[in-house]
Amino acid sequence: MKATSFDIAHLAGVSQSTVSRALSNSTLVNEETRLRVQKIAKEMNYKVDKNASNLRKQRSSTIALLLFEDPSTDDSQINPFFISMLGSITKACSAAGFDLLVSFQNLQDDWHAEYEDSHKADGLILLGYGDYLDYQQKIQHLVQQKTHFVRWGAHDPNHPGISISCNNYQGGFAVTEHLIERGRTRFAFIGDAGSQAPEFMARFNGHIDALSKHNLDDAFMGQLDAIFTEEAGHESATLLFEEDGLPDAIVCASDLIAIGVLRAMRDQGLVCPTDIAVVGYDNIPVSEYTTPPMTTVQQNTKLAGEMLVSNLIKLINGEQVSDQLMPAELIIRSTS
Amino acid sequence: MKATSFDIAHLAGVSQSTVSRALSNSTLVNEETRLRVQKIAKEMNYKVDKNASNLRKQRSSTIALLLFEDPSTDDSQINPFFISMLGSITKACSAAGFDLLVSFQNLQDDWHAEYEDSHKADGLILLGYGDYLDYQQKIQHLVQQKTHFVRWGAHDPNHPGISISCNNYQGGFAVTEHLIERGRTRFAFIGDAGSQAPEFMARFNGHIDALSKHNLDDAFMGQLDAIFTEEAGHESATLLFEEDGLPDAIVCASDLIAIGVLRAMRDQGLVCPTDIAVVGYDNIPVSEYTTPPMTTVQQNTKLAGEMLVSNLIKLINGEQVSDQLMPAELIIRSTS
DNA sequence: CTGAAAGCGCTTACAG
DNA sequence: CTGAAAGCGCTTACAG
Repeated sequence: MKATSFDIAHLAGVSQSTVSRALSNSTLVNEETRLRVQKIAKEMNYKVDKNASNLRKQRSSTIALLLFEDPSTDDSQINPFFISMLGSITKACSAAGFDLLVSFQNLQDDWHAEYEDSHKADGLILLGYGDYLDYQQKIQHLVQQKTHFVRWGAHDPNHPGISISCNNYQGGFAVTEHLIERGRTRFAFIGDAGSQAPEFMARFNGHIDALSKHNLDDAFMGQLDAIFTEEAGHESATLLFEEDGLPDAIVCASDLIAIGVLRAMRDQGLVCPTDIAVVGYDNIPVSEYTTPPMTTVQQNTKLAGEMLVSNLIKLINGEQVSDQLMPAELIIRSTS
Repeated sequence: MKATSFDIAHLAGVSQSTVSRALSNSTLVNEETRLRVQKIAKEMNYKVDKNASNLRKQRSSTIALLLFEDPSTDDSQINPFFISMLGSITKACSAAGFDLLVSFQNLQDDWHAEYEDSHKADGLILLGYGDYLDYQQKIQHLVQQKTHFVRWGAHDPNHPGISISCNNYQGGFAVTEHLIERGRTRFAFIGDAGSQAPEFMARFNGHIDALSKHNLDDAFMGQLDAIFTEEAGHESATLLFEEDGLPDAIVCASDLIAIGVLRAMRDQGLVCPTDIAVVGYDNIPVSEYTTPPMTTVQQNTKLAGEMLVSNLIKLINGEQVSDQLMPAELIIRSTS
């Protein structure tokens, strides 16, 4: 049988209330008593029962991370960018004394609020690309239920709730200016740029505006759709080369797209960056090991994870929180 | 205020006990009553309080996943192989009605059993490479505490508890036979092969035995140490080329090592597979996109995740469970 | 500083 | 098939 606080109380010769206080480091309890109780608890391998404690406190000290994938992609292929955020989220949670519940969701799923309604979690972190329109309704529902949540993604006036993201516009702008400095004169952009992909759209807008700023509007060959995958990048680049002729710089909305573009270039015997410069976005671990190593834009995933967690905890504590926009950083390697 | 089962009972004109029964689909309750209660619960957005329910049932329907990283590696660099397992683990959990708590641990941490002792989880999944000797003591402790856990990794008589893994010996054997069939005659193996890395050692033993079987013992140039990273692979391959001369086939203990080897070859102007064939292990997502695409060995992460979860649940339910060894599959691409 | 008591919201034997 | 009651193991006002 697992020990309870009553057992510890008995062994320590104090009341159960005192045990509870001692183990929560209450200042109400005499230091000597506290130490003695803690020592016995440790010896007995006693741990406070979280279910009982949470039930009484009406708080779970747990955060639920809802990762939703684009349903169009393969099950096993999680966007590596989210993965790197997972590490910093778990660490930020444990530093703040919260446990982390992780769940993969389909946009179709009936996920809304389950966790918080059932008191398994005090709040939710929503992590995913995809068509925000699809789940706008669900977010609305979260707000109605007064669920605490933060969302990773572009600020959007149509979406209530707090969102935290990197400055995608600035990233797209910076990487384009970098290509301009390197003397590139014919640009193509590969990646969805519609309202269903607000991050990609912001990167695209930064791209366009950078060209504009340098009076290079005419240097823009066009934009081709692609979801964030290698396959999509390969397909779009192949199409581009066939139908529109060759640019001398391709700005990609994600690293995986850029990897697909590099493969399409290889297919055609094109050399990077001699023939065409290619830049990605995300700085996923692989981007360092492509041939040649890829120039890309880094989102600070460590900071992002920490912000997501700290802002959610503020929300849980009833504090005021506003949207956050973090700077993006250019990583120059050899594809540009 | 959040609704309780008493509120639902009041609205439905039944007792609270009946509400509880209706919502857990008990056959004890009249179908009509059950449906009515469920309808009202849904309308009121009522969810059973998990803390109360778990406390009463003495079961949390939650599994804790402890990912421990090799402390020698960078924080943000999680082994991609584990990542792909994370997806199938979360899915298997939710299919079985369990929630998943995720935590990153350092081998130094004082992690043992916390989750189960505090009733936050019914059992633990241990996922990590690294030196098993380091945490043998902790595993011993888990066993003493009668904690339910399954471990991903090679079976080891020194480690109590259930372990589940892929057949690393068979994988190393198969990939070596494949290289022999392709006519390779000078082999090197890159990857730690000591008892601190039992998976790598098993792959190495498979490699050696395959050579032996084909009377190619003399074709073995040697084994070089490397942890699972790209950098380690690059470093070892560079050393190999400098000091031992050129093999015509390199078997790597992980895909990341192989990626590092490819880079070292490029540094020296060596062409793969013309000069040297290179094979990896794990079939991580990137391996498909290296130049050239990599021949590797796949561990079935989907099945692995499912096995880990289903075996742990059996353990939780008091059923008998034994170690599992799953087959590895050769993925032939263009580096061999 | 300490203890006795109430109560968090459920599930489930017990009685009918 | 249904209800009244006990109790899971805590935390925290309340009283001293």
